[in-house]
Amino acid sequence: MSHGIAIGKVSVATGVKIPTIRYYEQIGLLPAPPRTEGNRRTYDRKDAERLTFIRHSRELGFEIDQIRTLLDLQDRPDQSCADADTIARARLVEVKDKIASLKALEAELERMVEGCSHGRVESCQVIEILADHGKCKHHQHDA
Amino acid sequence: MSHGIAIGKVSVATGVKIPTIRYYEQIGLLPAPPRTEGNRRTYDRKDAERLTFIRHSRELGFEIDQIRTLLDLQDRPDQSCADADTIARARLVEVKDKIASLKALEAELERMVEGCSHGRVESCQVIEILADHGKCKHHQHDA
DNA sequence: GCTTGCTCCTATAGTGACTGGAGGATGTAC
DNA sequence: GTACATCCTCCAGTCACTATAGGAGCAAGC
Repeated sequence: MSHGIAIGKVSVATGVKIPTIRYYEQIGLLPAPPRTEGNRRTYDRKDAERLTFIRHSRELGFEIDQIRTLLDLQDRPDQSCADADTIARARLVEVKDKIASLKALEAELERMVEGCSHGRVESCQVIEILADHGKCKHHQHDA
Repeated sequence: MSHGIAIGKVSVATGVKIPTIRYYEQIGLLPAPPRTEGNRRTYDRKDAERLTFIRHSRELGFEIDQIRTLLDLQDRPDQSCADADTIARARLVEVKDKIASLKALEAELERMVEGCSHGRVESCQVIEILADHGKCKHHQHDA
């Protein structure tokens, strides 16, 4: 096999861990590559690119199923990119929501630690705010 | 049974789903309550308060093990609240980091959807940015 | 040729924090 | 008395991996 890339090399090149690469193959996100005589996976440059695409998508918080759709789109360049646009926009909304939610948490946590007088638990704002939901304005959070 | 609260009532009162309440009992976060003759769990006001504490802590993103520590502290009001303070501060740092990370994602997603010309996938910024990691400045993310 | 040590293989189980379903018992309202 | 809501236990599933066990392949040095 002159120029097949071993899984370890692909892993380093793409930043995707070896078990994760095998996992992606298992769930059909990455095609099963040919094997050497010794039964080892041999990848090519296209596989590495696909993995980079996947990793980057995961970093952006897209779910595996969404990535499946995005990869399908990438494979058919003549199609409309409306689906990709929809997925990205939906993710953007999610991210904005999450930021807003986390900012609320941040404010409440700040109130907690600022209120801590470093004394006994008895008079601790941290414990007290956690115990009494009425003392805060925070209402919902999802991760 | 005059004043035991049924699991369904506690669930509604605290906003914690019934299977989740049973799960918390199973992992030892909530003490196993007494049962009626018909083998049904009966809770009291203190249990409901404990569940509210847990729910609020989860909403703030604390992990179960941290909540265990926080509950232990609550049970011993004469102790120093330094541990609670440490946990809350650590969570605050996490939240701040996450906000920063999500803002980077937000920027990149915005660049993606703004660059989308609503044409073919061929020329779609969304797909292109995902494929080519060099086209973005984003580097790490954890959820 | 042989050993050392790295890389790779499969298969299975574990993670966190739940959630869902099956199949059955109990409690309540009409 | 019967319909229906609520509850019970146990077990499997979720997501996206991660870890472990137990072995085989391969490249380099002696």
